[in-house]
Amino acid sequence: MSKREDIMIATLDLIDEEGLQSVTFSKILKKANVGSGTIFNYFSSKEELVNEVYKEARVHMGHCLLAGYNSELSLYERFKCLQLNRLQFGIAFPKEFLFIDSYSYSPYISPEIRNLDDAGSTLEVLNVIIEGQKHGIIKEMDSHLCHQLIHGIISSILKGYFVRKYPLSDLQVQQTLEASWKAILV
Amino acid sequence: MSKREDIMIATLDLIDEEGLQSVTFSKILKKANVGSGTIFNYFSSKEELVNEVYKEARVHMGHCLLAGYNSELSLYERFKCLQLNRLQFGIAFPKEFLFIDSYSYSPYISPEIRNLDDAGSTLEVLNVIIEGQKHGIIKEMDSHLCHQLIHGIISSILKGYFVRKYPLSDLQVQQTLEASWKAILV
Amino acid sequence: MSKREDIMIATLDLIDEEGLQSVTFSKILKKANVGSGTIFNYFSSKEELVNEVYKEARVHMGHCLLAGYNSELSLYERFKCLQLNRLQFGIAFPKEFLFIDSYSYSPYISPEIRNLDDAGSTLEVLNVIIEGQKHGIIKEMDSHLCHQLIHGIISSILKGYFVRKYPLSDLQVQQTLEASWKAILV
Amino acid sequence: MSKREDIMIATLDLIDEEGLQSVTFSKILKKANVGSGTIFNYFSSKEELVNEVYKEARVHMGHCLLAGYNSELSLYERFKCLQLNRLQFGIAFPKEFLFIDSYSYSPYISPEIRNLDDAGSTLEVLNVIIEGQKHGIIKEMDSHLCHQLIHGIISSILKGYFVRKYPLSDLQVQQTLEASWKAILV
DNA sequence: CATGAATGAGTCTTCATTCAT
DNA sequence: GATGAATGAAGACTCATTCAT
Repeated sequence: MSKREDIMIATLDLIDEEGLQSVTFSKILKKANVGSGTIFNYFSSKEELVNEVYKEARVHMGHCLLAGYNSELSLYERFKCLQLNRLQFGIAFPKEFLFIDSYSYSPYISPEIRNLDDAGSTLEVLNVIIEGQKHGIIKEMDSHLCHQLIHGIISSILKGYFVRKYPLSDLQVQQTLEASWKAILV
Repeated sequence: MSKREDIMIATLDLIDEEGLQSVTFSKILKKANVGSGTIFNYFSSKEELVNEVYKEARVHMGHCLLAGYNSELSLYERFKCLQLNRLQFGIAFPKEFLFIDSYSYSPYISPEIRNLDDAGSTLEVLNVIIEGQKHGIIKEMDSHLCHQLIHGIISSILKGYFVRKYPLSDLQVQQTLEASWKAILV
Repeated sequence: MSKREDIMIATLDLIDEEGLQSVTFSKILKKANVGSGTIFNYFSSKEELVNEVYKEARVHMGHCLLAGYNSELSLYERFKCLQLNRLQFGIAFPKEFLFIDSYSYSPYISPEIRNLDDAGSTLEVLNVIIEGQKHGIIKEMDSHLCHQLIHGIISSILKGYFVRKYPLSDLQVQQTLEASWKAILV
Repeated sequence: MSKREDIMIATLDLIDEEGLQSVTFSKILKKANVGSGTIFNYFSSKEELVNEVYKEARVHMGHCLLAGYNSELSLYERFKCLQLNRLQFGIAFPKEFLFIDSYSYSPYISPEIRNLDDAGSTLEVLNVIIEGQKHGIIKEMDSHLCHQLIHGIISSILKGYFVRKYPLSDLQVQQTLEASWKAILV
């Protein structure tokens, strides 16, 4: 594993453990087991390092969201696939998910990075919404608002799960997906 | 206006503009137009200051959430009232809302303050959920998961609005309330 | 009791309890029960306050050292009187004694204050020494060195007593006085 | 010379010049000619730095006190050796001596460091006293009081010398040793 | 005289960053 | 590339001192 990766993994771990605000270089160096100068061979500043970690997490999530996605499927199947993928990404990669969720809307992440390419998954969700509205299945509303709605449901369910408010087995997963679907039907 | 208030307002503004992590005393002092020693006549430490700002925001929100709430109303009316109040609080006081939403679980906020009395609004939401489930209107699921769900929808919609993804006038507000209601129906 | 006295007493107490280095105005104010501005009606600065306390202690000790002193008595009687008075002053006023002892040779006390008039007691001790040397009773040596010798004996005995290394009743007092006398005999 | 040593030397010098209480980092940094962060690569805090300087001084003194000591010598010779060593240490290393003498009981010096092994010199002095008392040479008194007494004489004489009350050449040194010996004879 | 809110220079300390090896 | 000693700007916080009341 390269030093660069060591550093990024240590950074994400520390963000998860202690929060972005208390992550310092010396903690990263100790955890990644590299010298203090090494970091600057890969990242020109702390901000760049954090943004790289953020970008990588976003790209990772972007890929996961489209796993097994097939545009030939029915509207409902496609919707469920996208929503399930999001939920499963959160379950499988809680550190990435929480980092993205917590800092995407914080002043720490600059707007241009917030809006970066996520491998087309956002576009795909918007497509499904707009198509659903054309077919009179999904309620007419701002498509971004609608996207935010179904995203917010997944996100809130995951956060409750992470703090162990409740289990999240198949039953709950199905309930969540259905809830998010019904929420936006006409 | 008292110096104490000046300081608290400047602090909340800065948290909103730059995030809790990058709020420094020197920024607060400049914004509040007070000398560096003055803060310590009112707050024994930075942590106490931030917690005090947090407490005030929570108390403020607590009052707003139950505004006009009437337990004699129909289940749906009560649900809408609670959800609308939360949404409107977020729209009217975005700084308070985001601060509470982002930092309630940060290590900076002491647990005893985090668990502040919210004037019973959380309890009231749970009551509505349980009552709705008894009457066969709301789907059977862990009541905390359900609460998390409807709260998360509001929170997510507000965050999208704050970064100007879409407008949030009466129409969108009604759509959001309905979506959150439909999400949990049987 | 005047505010001025309140302040000086509080200061000496605090020096005794915590050491000069950790005495702050706010502690003095609290202990003396005066407002923070009041101190500056009496002392132009902290250094002046401490020096006043030091001077007062020195004057106080100066008076005590000559209590019951009678220049008509025999050399030995006069010597014993001066030494006993010093010992008893230390026992009766440990705070004053320790403050003087600790800070007289520290850089904190300026030389001119260190050498202030002590009501003639130093002079009297030197007189006894010189007279004793003339009569061939006391060994020939620098009179200041001799003075420092007998002072040092009292001082060291008292410091051991203060930290409860041993009791200091009549027997030990007599032993100490005799030891200091014999130390300088021819 | 290493930075660490530079810092420790500058610290001891400043303690001597201005007293422990007014030693600040900025003064140390200027005197040692190092950057402000450098200190913390070697000492985790100011207290640790001061304690380290204290420890080094104590170890240094411990070696000097027993220089040339030979337990086969006569009681008087052994006594004189110990006393002379202490006096000469004070003359040769006034900064170390005064620092130890003034601050051993200050709250700044941690107790475990205060009770450092002094290489057995204290024990050796007590041995001489007790042996002298057994042989009827030294007066019967609490051995700690006796130790305090002869130590205090040296300390007092040195302090007078440091403020230039008198010279301290061989003659005065011999007189001091004799006085301290006679002070405790039967 | 007495007060205490307000002040800001100065303290210790942290931490991202540089640079010689 | 990799290292870590050295750095100094910036941070939280203290405290003697001022001044309007």
